[in-house]
Amino acid sequence: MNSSSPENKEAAKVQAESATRPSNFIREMFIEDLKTKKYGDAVVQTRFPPEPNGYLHIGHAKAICLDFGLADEFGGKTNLRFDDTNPEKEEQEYVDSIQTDVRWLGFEWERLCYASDYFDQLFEWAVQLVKAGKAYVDDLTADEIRQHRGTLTEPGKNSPYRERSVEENLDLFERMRKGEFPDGTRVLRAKIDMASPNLNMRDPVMYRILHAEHHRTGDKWCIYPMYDYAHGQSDSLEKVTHSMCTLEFTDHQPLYKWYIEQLGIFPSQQIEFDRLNLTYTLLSKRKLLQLVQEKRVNGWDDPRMPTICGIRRRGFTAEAIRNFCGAIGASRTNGSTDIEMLEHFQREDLNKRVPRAMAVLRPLKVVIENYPEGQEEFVEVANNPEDAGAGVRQVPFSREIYIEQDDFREVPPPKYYRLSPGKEVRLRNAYFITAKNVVKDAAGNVVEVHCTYDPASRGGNSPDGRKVKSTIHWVSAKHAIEAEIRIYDKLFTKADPSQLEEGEDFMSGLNPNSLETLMDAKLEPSLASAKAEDHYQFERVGYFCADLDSKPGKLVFNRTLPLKDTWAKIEKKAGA
RNA sequence: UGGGCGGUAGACUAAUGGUAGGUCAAGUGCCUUUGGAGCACUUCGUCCAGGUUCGAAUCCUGGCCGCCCAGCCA
Repeated sequence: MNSSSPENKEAAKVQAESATRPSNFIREMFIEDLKTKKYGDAVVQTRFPPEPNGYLHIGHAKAICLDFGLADEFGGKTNLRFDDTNPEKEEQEYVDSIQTDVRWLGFEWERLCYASDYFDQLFEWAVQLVKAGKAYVDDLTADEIRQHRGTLTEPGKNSPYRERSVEENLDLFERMRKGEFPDGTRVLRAKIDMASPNLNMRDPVMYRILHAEHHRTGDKWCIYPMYDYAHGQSDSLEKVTHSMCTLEFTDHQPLYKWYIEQLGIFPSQQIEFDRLNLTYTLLSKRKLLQLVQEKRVNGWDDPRMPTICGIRRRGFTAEAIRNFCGAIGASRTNGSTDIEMLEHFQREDLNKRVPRAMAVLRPLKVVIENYPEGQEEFVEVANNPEDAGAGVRQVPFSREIYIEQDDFREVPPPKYYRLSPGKEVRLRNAYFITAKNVVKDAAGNVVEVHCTYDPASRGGNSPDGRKVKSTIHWVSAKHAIEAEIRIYDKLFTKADPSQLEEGEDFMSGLNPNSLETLMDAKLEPSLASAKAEDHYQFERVGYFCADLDSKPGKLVFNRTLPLKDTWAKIEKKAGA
């Protein structure tokens, strides 16, 4: 057999990947369960179970990669299931956005499910538990139930309604369903143990009365199951073998099991892993909603938001997010991942895929005195030096160009290699130029730099072998197109925005400079055809993405991330 | 304070009683027509105290520290 056959190459690649990919305790569990045939010959089945009460964020991406990724790895299937048991908070807008985001991340579900699909079955099972003496209708108010629940250190007390007859419970529960009682007047409770040290086992509420319109079942129901009563059974109905959720549900696992055991149904198992925390980022749906409602950001898809739609608009890619999620793994420790880790995977992805272009964000005019007036020419530029297949393009050059204000210093600091009076630099892919003198405005600001060029250095090399210390980017003034550039920075100034001083609001941690809009940018003409969501690297500056607002003739680019900036480090060190 | 779950370099994560390894960050050098990218190298770690063992990050005991739970939210 030919060892370099495509099949073998592929196999070797898979092997290499699995050898380098760190394992995690969940993957180990899958391997073990498959080996011991815990579920017989049944295939691995997982689910991603969002509540449609908000937009998905990068934390959900981790769960999605685990749910879909692991199932995929073991030849299994994943359902997308909306956990829609609370009609007061859930909306169709969210179910739509969630589907868009999951698909954008690159995953396709086996079945689209809703907990509300199971409302009839869930009700039937509740009746079954009532008949078995395992559930009862309680007339206590919410407040009284809380008081009876006890505390962390003291056991609870039984409700006076706990010992109602099966007949009375059945009658009352049926009348709850029919809508005979107002909201909050009665609940159905599981009869477990009011003295349990696990508060979730102190006769948890199964159903509450809610005369609310449900986004899918309309007004069919006025009683709705609680999360605990719905989730495990939904898993069970879908034959979910591995039900991953975050750590805060660990205490719910006994209850998850209790319902399944009482009902004698398919024994799905819950596995908890740590939620993602990212530095300088808030991943609380409630707080994200607040940012949107109080208009501290421009909607859920504001490029500063950690939502999937936000970071997509910012210019992040699904590939990078998946790589990031793979790299951070999953465990049971709560920590906080450096945002640099995410940024690293994003730069890595964009660097190899994305075309380069020249754009001057803060322009400074340069006049090349010895370049003939009225002359124009095109220079050839590689679209992506990392990818020879990306081809080349022609970029216009002329006597007057723009360079970045940062790329000229009248008095250069130590180790500054760019343009300054008397110094020679390379204009990328064009010519060597030497700064001769400057033109200043009344306030003394340099508004123009006059240079000479070396005609023999066309393309960027001098035949005499002369070296220059740096290469700067440029845009021909005559051919430049204009664009709005939105420079995004971290939304919060604090590494942990949820860590607050006494009486402090998380809003106080907002970065006042998280968005800077530049209206004066000069771009090379090839960028005129950029369409929304097109990615570029503006050479020496950063990765940019045409915004959803961008239109031909009125271009808008978002800065996804700046390039790593060694000079900024040198400067910072010198200043410090 | 009752219960649950955890503690491996600055961050994340492996090592499943047998060489503490990887990624990010940080630093140094090389290279460079992006001060980008790449390459090489370096710094830095098993919460503490006992115990079991030829051998402990791993098992046991006791501490310490962190997170979660008292919604008719999920």
